Amino acid sequence: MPDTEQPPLPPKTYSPRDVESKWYAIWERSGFFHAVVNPALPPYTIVIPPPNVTGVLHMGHILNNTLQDVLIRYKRMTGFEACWIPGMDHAGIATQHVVERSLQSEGKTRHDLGREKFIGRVWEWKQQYGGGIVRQLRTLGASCDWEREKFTMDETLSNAVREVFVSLYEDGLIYRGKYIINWCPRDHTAISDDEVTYSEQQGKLYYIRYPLSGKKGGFLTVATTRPETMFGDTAMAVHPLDTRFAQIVGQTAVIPLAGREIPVIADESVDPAFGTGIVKVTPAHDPNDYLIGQRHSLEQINIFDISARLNDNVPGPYRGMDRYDARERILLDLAKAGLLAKTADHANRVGRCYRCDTVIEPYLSDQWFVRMKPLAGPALDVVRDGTIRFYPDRWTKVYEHWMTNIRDWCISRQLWWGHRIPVWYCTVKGTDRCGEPIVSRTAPQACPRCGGADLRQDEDVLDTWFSSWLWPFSVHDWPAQDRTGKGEDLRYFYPTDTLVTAPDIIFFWVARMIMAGLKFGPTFTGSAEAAKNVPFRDVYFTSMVRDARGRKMSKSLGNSPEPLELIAEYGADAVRFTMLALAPVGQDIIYAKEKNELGRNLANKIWNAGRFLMMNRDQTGEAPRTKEFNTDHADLADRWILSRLHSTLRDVKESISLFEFNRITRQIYDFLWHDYCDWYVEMIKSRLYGTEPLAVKQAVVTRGLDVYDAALRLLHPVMPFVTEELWQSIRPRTAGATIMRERIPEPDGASIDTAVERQMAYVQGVIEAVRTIRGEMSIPPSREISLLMTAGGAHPGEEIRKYEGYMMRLAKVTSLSIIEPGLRPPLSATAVVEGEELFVPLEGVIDLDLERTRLQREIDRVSDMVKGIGAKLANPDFTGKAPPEVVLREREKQAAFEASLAKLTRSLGQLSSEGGNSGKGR
RNA sequence: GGACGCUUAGCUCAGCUGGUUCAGAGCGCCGCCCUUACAAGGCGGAGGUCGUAGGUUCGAACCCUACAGCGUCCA
Repeated sequence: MPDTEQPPLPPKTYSPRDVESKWYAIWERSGFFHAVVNPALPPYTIVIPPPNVTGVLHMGHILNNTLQDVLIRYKRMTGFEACWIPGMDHAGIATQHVVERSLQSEGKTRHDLGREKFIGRVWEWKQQYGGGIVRQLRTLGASCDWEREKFTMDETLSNAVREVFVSLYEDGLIYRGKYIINWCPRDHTAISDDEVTYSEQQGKLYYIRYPLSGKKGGFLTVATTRPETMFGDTAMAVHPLDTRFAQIVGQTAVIPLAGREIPVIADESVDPAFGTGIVKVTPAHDPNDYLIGQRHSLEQINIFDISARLNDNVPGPYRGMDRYDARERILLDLAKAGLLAKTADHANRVGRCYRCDTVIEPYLSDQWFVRMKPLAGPALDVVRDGTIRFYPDRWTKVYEHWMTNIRDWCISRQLWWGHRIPVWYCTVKGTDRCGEPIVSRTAPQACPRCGGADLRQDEDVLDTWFSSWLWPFSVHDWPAQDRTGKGEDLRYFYPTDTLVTAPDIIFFWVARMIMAGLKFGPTFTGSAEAAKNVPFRDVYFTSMVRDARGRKMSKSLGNSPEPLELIAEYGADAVRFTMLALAPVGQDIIYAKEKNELGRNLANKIWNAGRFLMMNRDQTGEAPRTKEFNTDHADLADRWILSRLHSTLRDVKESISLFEFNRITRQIYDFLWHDYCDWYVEMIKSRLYGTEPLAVKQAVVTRGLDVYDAALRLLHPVMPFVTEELWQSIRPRTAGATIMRERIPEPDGASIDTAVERQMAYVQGVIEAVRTIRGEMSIPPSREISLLMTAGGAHPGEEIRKYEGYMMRLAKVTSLSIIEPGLRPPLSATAVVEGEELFVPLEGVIDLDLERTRLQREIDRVSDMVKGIGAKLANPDFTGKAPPEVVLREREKQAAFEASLAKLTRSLGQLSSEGGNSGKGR
């Protein structure tokens, strides 16, 4: 036995910090994350949901990116060319905000700088501070192909945006018009319907009297939540069938405080039950009123400026007031004039800007829109027919509902940071000349109609999502020929396979990517087939991460742990494992930082299992390796652990394919901790520490390492760092080898042996029964006990003799004898396992009363089972209608329970006749 | 108001197609142990009439209906 020059053992406690930074640097430097067009392997591609360039890593990112990395790493290790394309989003509003704030501290606004200089500042900011998040993803261990990192404002992606805009315009799918849109008075820009978040709010309903023209003392009372818009009223409306108001239709009323006359009209959209049944109509400031206005050709009077202050279309005293100040003032003035009839509490829904939380103002303005109906149809089909599958499936319904009620997409934003709309207007001295806009992929030199060179580009930029929806193919430089120069990347890596994203952007992003893929895919796939053009095949919608009290994690609540601190404290592996373990399919995650101990403890556990193997490897050396799993001198435990390994490989494979991430962790955890560490390692100690020949010990060590090595590979996608560290340590590896480029073994059905597992279950049952006796009798491990047991049909004496070493070692008994059935050593504790009786003589060791109580409890339990099954079997309906094999099984169970019960009862009787509380030795 | 989801041990969750000792795991709790990989550990134990009320079925944590509570989305 080589006993000299043993290398120092690793420390008892695993510390992730150095290990993690070391390996990530090596992986990245070695190009292990990079994927190339590889005709020998099928591709597996994921595009990252591009985080905002302003973003910092939060718990949602941890979840989302851990899931993606698990998929990518698993596929990379199971025969795919796995490519995970990272990148960032330019986040128009958010980024502009950040830079404007920093200007503010210099006392400047963006207008002081001018457009060009401002954009320069944004780029400077991006170079300096932007994208912290991609550095943080490295800390998490994300195996992104950084060579392919993209930014939505990159030149190539901007080209894609222009190409798509122009091409949609040419197809008549983009138009410009004056419509009511959602206006953010703070950001001074339109936002799309989906960017408004609604919340219930306790407000007031104001009843206001509008004097009827020409009739002294006559009033019409309307109920409104927004009195400040009254100066924009151009009608009052009632329901056409509302008999209460039939006579007033066609009359005229006067807007209080303004004196302007407006007609009373009838429109079906009025709810007679709301308020008084009469409503005011403000076409320029309410989406419904806008539609009423369209139907009745009403004038649209805009009374707000871009900050939602009242403009010159209102009476003098109110001009320049903020909308809420104006409301107070108007109410006051109305009350003074006796025109405020009453005020009632009223809950209403308020829309807010999802970026800055300012209350949205419905606002009439010129904007660009995408016609969605023609794009939505095909995109709906591919989800309905299963070309694209959603996990969990219920999101399909949400998607269908939205897609069938889709509205046009407002894509223009009154910002400077973003892709400027590729539209020019031919002007003379700043006023329109030719009328028709010039829509062009490149900046035009002259007007194609009149030749005029005085062209002005549209001031607006495009919605950030207008670049995000192209992401799955714009990352490959489309419409150019990608980094290969031949379009090979696009053909090989597109469509992507899986999209992992949060469900709150199903409309913003997921739906629109599907539309864009179907619309523009044919230009590079060369196929009209939907399956070839969809941007992805499976969409996994992640859970939402909540705090321990079930609240959404948010910056303002301050209830979100800082991910980098978590990683520093527990290690990225632990954070990843824990996050995965907590991620049930589509359910919310209740997150508390202490839960990371689950992952940390597992890392430490396998670390120590590794130490154990290395110690023994250094003692005995390994046997020559001829196959993946050594089978020399294999016994029950060996066949069992191989069976369990392959079951686990099979289960994990299935769980991955179904995106059941929390099952993956449970399966691997149970295998490693319970099967491998608790049982297998303890069992092989008998041989390693015994008198077996060296060859046997070497085979045992080698097999132990073989199984462990495979388990490390299986765990690697979840815990990449500690598995790499251990994999490199347990055996010599060639230079440049990495676990992340190794293969996870295919599950081998032939190795899964149910007979072996049953036999092992019996051995475990015996061991556990003895341990229970010891535990419940409080017999310390130092106290020697012996075991006597019967042997019979299912488990004959020779079988027990074969495994008695395991039983003795793991149950800590010093002698094991097989006895004749019916014999019973006096003063013993008893248990029955699979029909065999176990006796642990307790004379001088234990409290017999305690054993009687214990036995009685067991008898009660078993006799409850007997009664339960007895009732079942006595029921002719059951025996008549249940499948015969079920009935048979119940009968067998019954017989077994009855036998156990008889043995236990007899033991109890004998124990009682053996007298009082003799043996208690304390 | 509509749609969807959830409700199982003190806490966080498994429990797939109704029947195998189906009522489980981790944490927490209690007891015994620093046994030569691991106290971030080992062994054992206590703890739940599976939200409520009905129904289907020989049989329900599982299927159906209603209700309650919580949550998300939509109007």
